[in-house]
Amino acid sequence: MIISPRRDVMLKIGDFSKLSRLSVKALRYYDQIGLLVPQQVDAFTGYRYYTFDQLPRLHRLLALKDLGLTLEQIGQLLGEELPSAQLRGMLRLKQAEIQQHIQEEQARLDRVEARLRQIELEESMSTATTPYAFVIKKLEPMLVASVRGLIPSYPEQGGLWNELGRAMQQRKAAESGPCFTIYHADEPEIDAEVCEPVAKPVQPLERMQCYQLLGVEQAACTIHHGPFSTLTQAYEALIRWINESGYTITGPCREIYLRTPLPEGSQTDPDTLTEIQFPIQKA
Amino acid sequence: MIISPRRDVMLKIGDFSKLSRLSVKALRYYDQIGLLVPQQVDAFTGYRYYTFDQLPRLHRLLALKDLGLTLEQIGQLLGEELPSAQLRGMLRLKQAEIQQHIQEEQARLDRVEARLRQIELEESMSTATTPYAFVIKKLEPMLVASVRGLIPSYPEQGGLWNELGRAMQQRKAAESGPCFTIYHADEPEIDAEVCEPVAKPVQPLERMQCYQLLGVEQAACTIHHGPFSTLTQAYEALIRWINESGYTITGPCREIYLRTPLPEGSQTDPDTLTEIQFPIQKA
DNA sequence: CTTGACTCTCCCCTTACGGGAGGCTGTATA
DNA sequence: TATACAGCCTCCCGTAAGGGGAGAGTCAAG
Repeated sequence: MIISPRRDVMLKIGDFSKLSRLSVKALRYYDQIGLLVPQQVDAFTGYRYYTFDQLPRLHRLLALKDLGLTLEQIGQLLGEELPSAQLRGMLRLKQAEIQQHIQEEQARLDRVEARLRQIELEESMSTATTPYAFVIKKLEPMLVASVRGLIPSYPEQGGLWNELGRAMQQRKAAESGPCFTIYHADEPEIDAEVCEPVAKPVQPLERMQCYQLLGVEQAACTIHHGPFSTLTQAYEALIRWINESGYTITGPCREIYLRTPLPEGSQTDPDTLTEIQFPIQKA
Repeated sequence: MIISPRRDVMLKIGDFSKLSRLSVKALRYYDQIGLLVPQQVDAFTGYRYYTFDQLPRLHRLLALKDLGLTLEQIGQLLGEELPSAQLRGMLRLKQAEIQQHIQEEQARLDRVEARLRQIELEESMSTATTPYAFVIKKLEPMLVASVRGLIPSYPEQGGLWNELGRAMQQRKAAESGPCFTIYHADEPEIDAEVCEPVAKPVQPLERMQCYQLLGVEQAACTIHHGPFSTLTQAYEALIRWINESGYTITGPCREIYLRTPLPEGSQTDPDTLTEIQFPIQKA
């Protein structure tokens, strides 16, 4: 003996909401996008009436939602009859998606933890080191005019710049962005290449050449604010950060002169802005 | 000798975009929300002009964004001077957030993979098993009137339902939702409790009692569509799913009678809808 | 002078709903 | 039976971080 037949019982949205553990708002939304339309809608009052029959569909819907599918995908799957092949395809896709997502989040977590360690280190040393910001970015290929040569020390690249400047002048070429130096090696002597981005190719002249500088997929960058004499701090911090974040340096470093010192006091002008870029890879 | 002083160079948004690897849209958006306002805006044309001076701030911004902070949080951090304590707090928060996020995604990945295995199993067996949908939901506490007793087999609960029905009638009490049975044990004899949700307390009568049934934090549920005689399929599938998904059953199972058979042919009515609920926990 | 590349503002779009206003409807109680 | 109150309706706005595009104005070079 069954107490109540419970056949063709019309449930109002609130009852159906309690039964399904979904909010009334969500049910109305699913109605609106056609994902779960009430079995009957009163034409005068607009009241939605659901039946128990609709629970299996809603259950399938919830199960798919729980797997992370979007409502649109769920709609496609629920529309078809037994789309097991399609479902499998979507789940595989989702699987790959989630795996990649987890990887990304793990990498982000590593970065956060590295940053936390760095903060604690700074505080324990209580040195008021300038707070550097480290960014990984992609470097696009670009056309440059450059002069490469060996120099005895970092500050002594004036000769190379003079050479490049004269050659550019002679060719009537104009720079199209901030100039920079590439350090190809630093022992036994410093192998430096001073560069100017240019918009159009320039005819080579003596040691000056013009070519398409290759891009870099990932470069660790930081900006140093202060005179050249304090630039080594930035190098040290950036290299430490690269190591602690689990990367390795894979190419020559670039030093971008965003804002260069006034001619007088070129070593000590405090408003100098220099960006350092190291090509890197996940170790 | 420095070729170009590059002092007070005004960059248009496109140049600044190339320099920073951010889209023009993003830069305009950051201007709008006050996160990175161009140094100068032409009052007539509305053109935004940036300077190299703004690169460090943008760099810090990008570094923080890379750690997963929202633009609002970044705005707070960039606004303050050296907010290392605040930054540490936010990062710790973010750390916990990411960890939880990874856990959730991992759990979701497990579910997706379990589902994929299940699909392959079904296909290899090529049995057209009804595709059950499994859902984890919370069961709220509710007031019920019930009769509990030992029965020799599952179908033979009619006596308990009769007893409950008579008692409810005598107390003039009305059900307030679908009735269900709780199976407390199945050996040596089946210990079953037949229940009716009620809106208001009912005076006990003989074996009928009324009490607040405790809620369940997590229950694995599925809906069976078909006569009672095929219900064991649903049980098997649900229990297998629970095991494969890495859960354990932690309490007595409930069988909800969403749509009950017509009195005639109560064992074979194909439109019967029954939900099975097992309290579970992560194993 | 013209052309083409930039830039501007304004508006709508994205996900999966949540909050609330303002107005009916259904039912339980006095 | 009157009324209070819970429940329901539609409509509108908001989310985070921009993307896409329309229509119009601007800049620099040939």
